[in-house]
Amino acid sequence: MTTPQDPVHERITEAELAVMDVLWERPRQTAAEVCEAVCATRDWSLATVKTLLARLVQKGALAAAPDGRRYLYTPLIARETYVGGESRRLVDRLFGGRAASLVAHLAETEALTEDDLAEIEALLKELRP
Amino acid sequence: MTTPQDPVHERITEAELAVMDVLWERPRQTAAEVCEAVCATRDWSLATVKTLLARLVQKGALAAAPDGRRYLYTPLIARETYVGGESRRLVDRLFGGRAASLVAHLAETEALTEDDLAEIEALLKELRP
DNA sequence: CAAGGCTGATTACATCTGTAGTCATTGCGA
DNA sequence: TCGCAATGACTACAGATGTAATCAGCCTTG
Repeated sequence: MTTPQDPVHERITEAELAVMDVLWERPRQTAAEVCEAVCATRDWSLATVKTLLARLVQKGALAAAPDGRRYLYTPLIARETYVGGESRRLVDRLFGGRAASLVAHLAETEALTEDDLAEIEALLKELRP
Repeated sequence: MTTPQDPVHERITEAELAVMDVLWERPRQTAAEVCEAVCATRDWSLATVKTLLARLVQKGALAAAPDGRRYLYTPLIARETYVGGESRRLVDRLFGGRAASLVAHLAETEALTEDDLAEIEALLKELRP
């Protein structure tokens, strides 16, 4: 299997994300295991999961460690990193890079529940003593 | 031009978004005008812009109002609506639907500047007297 | 009136994505 | 030991996307 080891910069697609999520939850799983987990939600065949795994390895997002005659797949990027990147992309594309605008938007469109607001307030207290 | 008038549910792509942004900024522009504006940033040909405009009309995201023998293009969806939808998608996909988690993440990863924090705090004060 | 330019329509085409089938191999169980 | 099930590699293929060329018609300008 060709393993181009680049620093991930390739984008992870929606379908691929479902696979990543399974492996972030529990690393070092075989294709069959990943399939079992992911096919609970999305109705995919094992073949589909294998394709996605291969593409993710190709993209440098997963490592495939040989284990007998199969592979154990493990994320090469932390979920935090990915999530951070995607959040930043959204903020950049839609809010001119201003994160506060996003929060304002969420608040204004009622996307934030009372609990959310309380949680954020608590967070703020912690961040700015 | 076939104008399928559906309620937009088609996704707007990255390239298309650049076009939408120009028209949100100033509606009722011709293809040439949009091109002039958008080609400042992305190095596209007029042909490309026309394709994107056509696809957006097709998707029901733009209206094409005849003006002589050309069209004036105008957004059919508000920027707010689009932004709201995309934000929600992100929160759902990456934060299990919990908007507060997104804010927490932004805060923890230092994506929020001191100014951002102050702004959010002010917002909160306003929202919960 | 004729030539040229602008306009939308149509077509093109490579790449990416989603979804999967086939094939050769190989290790395991009977 | 022998057949089979599991596994990775390769192939497939339709639809979306990015990027653009070409074409036919019409409006303007000379």
